[in-house]
Amino acid sequence: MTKYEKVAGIIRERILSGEYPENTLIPNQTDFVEEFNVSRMTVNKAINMLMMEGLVYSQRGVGTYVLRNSSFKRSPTLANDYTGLTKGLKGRKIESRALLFKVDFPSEKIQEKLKIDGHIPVYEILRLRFVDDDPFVIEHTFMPTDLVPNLTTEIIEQSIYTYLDELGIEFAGAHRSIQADKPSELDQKYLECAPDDPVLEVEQVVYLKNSRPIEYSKSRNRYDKKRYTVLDVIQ
Amino acid sequence: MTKYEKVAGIIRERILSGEYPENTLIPNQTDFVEEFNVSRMTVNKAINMLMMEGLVYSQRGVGTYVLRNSSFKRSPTLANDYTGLTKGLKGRKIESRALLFKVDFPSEKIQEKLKIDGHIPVYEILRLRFVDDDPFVIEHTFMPTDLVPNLTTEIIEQSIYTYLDELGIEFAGAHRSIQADKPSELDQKYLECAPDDPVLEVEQVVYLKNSRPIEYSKSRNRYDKKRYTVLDVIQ
DNA sequence: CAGTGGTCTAGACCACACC
DNA sequence: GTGTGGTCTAGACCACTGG
Repeated sequence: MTKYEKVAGIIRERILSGEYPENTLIPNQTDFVEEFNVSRMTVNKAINMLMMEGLVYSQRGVGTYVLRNSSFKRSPTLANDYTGLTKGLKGRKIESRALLFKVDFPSEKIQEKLKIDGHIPVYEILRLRFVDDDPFVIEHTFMPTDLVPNLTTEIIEQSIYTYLDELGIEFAGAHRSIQADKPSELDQKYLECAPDDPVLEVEQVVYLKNSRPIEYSKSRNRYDKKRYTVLDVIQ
Repeated sequence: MTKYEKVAGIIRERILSGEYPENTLIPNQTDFVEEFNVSRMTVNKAINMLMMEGLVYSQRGVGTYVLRNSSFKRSPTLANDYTGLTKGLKGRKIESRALLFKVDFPSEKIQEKLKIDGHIPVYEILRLRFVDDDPFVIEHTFMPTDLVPNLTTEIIEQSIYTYLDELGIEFAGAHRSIQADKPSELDQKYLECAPDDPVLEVEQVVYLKNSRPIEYSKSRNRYDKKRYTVLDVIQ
């Protein structure tokens, strides 16, 4: 835990508790320097973190405003949500069924997306995931075999990302593209949706810390079960 | 233009030109300190910016990798895109038609979203926007009248955000929520879409620098005309 | 004008990866 | 160990806002 994280944590608590109310200025950076016995650079970095979270906004010559109040605690960010399932699902019954699990050499498109040569085999996985016994999302995933050894049907029917965690694999981030689409026959069959029910498609490439893409996938979600939230802070 | 922006700009150019190839390490921070005659803190901040852009990834004990190569120049970020229209539309013919433009006291939901009292009147605007004469998006927008004086039909048929720019209004950021939906009758009529064409709905609240929400809107886009891209970097 | 946050420095110590 | 990036300091100068 770094100093600036501690400082940010304390200020965040004060905002969420209402000690620093919405639409007011919080103490200036010099005050925090004295209170926490750290340098102003450290205070500045802490406040910058809170700005990234959308909790405050700093303006030169004015001060730092509280943007969000205590009644708005839920995080709107999606970082770390690589599972295809949102965080609001804790405590609910989640199951996966493998519809396809095979290994093959990558097509040109997959080579391009995963930035690999054609001679490295990739897993191709089609999974149907259920929440409380209702179909929720179909995931079509490609992963290079050299990065993810010994994948089994058992693993993919539980959680691939739990397995990757156990392997000590760490992620750097992801590119995502989101669009609406008409349901394919596959969607209609497995997501149990009507021909006029739209689907929300999320296409993503997930990157490892060492810069290699580890996953290219398209997820097709029932339109009534998934929404995507984004926080956008101007820098 | 700050020093760290200049440094980041030079390094970015080298990456995009291929001088620092994908999947290789760029020079270490101390080398850049000597080359640019700045402190290491400045180099560090510059590289941090590039990391936020998804261009590089730094790892303690190892160095800084190039993540994206020159063939991937388009920016995946959406900051500043509050217009409902993506940036790839430059040079194309854009028109807006006002379907509704009135002033009224806000409902409870709008009061909550815009964080205002019920006695502040709000504009309610329904706009249909065209790209190259094809309907593209329906925007349903609410804005407090005290923040945006003298709005006219003329302005909303051109660009509201150009007008806000002229007023010197500056934005801090936005919350967005994206989902797929079935087309309403309004969608079918104005977006000229079939009953089974899905729509992509983007709901957003845009915040000013002084912390007040200035806009709450729902945009309904033709599914074949809009996709949403997000870059997600773990911090 | 005074007060604010943004940036920058020179140097330091540390955590981590790799050999 | 060596080399890397991450953090932190104490102090400085500047840009901006507001009276």
